[in-house]
Amino acid sequence: MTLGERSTGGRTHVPSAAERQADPAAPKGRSSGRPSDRHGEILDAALELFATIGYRATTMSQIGDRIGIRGPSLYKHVHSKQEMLVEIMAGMMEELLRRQRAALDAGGDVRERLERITAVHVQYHAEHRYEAFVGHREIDSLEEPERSRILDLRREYESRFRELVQEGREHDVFGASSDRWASYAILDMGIGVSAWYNPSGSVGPDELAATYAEFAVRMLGAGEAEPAPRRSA
Amino acid sequence: MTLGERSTGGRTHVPSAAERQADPAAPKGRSSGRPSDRHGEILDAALELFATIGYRATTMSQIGDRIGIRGPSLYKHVHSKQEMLVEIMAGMMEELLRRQRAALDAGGDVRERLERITAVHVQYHAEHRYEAFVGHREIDSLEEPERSRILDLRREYESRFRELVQEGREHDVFGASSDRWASYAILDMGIGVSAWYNPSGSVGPDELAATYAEFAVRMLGAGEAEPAPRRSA
DNA sequence: CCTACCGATCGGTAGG
DNA sequence: CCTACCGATCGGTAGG
Repeated sequence: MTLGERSTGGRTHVPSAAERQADPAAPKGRSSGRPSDRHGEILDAALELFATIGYRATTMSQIGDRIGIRGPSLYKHVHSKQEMLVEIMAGMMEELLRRQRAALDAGGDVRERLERITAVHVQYHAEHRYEAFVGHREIDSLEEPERSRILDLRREYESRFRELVQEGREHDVFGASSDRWASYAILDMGIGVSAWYNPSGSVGPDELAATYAEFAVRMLGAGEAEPAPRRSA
Repeated sequence: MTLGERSTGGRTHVPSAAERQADPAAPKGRSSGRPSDRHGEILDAALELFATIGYRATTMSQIGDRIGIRGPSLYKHVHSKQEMLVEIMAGMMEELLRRQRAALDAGGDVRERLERITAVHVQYHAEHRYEAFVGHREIDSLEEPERSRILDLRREYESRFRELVQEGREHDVFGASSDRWASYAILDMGIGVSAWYNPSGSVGPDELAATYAEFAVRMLGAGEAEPAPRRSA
């Protein structure tokens, strides 16, 4: 909850990882201790370790421990440690882009759209803090060409913010200031959420997202025109 | 310059590291290739590597390469790899706190003080992006008890933001919203700067700092009362 | 400041 | 899914 603790990567449990579209072959359904989705289980364990102690610091043996098997046994379900990272990071960026796209497709004026992609950005970083944290921190742990691929996705994601800020400024909805700096500021404050957000706290990701969307809009100098739509995407 | 590149940790040269108060014994003065400040040279090399490829990924041999000696020879000037990280991180946090303290001691109303500590925050993260980047990213690479010590310093640094936001809200200078979230947002957008700022670009750290100080103040809902003092601390 | 080298760790493979 | 193990890396020490 403090800045210091934030940088630790969070210490509560990882949620999600059910909508990871990976696992194209294996059967779905975790919950009971049934044999099924070993691949998904392994990825979840890896994600939690990557997020809390880092990719390089995580050993195959530790990942195995989390699901009750030995390190070498992981290779029956996974090709390599690197491949796990690739799957996690690619899945994360694709999901983020998907949600951003949906937020934009919902239409509305510039200000509404900016609020919406900001809310989506923040909400994801709170709900999927481990994925987001790893996705942001471990890019350089990726080998080429995957690293460049992910970097391209990030650039695309980021450019949507910049374009919207620019559009708003050109239509005098937002005040003047560097579009790039403003969009970076919005992106970075959202990314920061993944480092300190506490899922067992009293506020939900959606409330946080709505507040940050307001921060963004105010930062850009767009006054409180209408009663400020509070929905959080 | 793009979000993607940001996460690489920057690719230009490291500045500074002359004011690192360390090196309490060895003679000062670098510049010519004279024997003198080996310790400082080593720390500079280590910092650049820690920032670009990470602490764990950096080998003693690589650090040696940068100054033209072998890995084992480093131990004549430094006790361990870990000690180098401690020196870098402690020096960074102490400098940041020193500057923040000075910004607060300069007085003024809440809004002025918040602008000033935000500007100082951002300016440092631009000017000393490597120190700041490492200081933020490698906290968990520190062994105890140093890790906890640094974490305490961070908490202190951060609490000054929160206190100021709170003070402004209580005096109705800032609008209502979570003090903690708002201060985190300001802190995080500043930290982000250390990941993407390009020192060879056309804008200086002070201009960026002034812009971000305005972002912060607008985000908090403090209108443009007076002509908005633009000095950047 | 160097070479030689130790001790430990770790990703991944062999071969059941 | 396991044990045994290889090959490579790396921080740090010995001993000049």
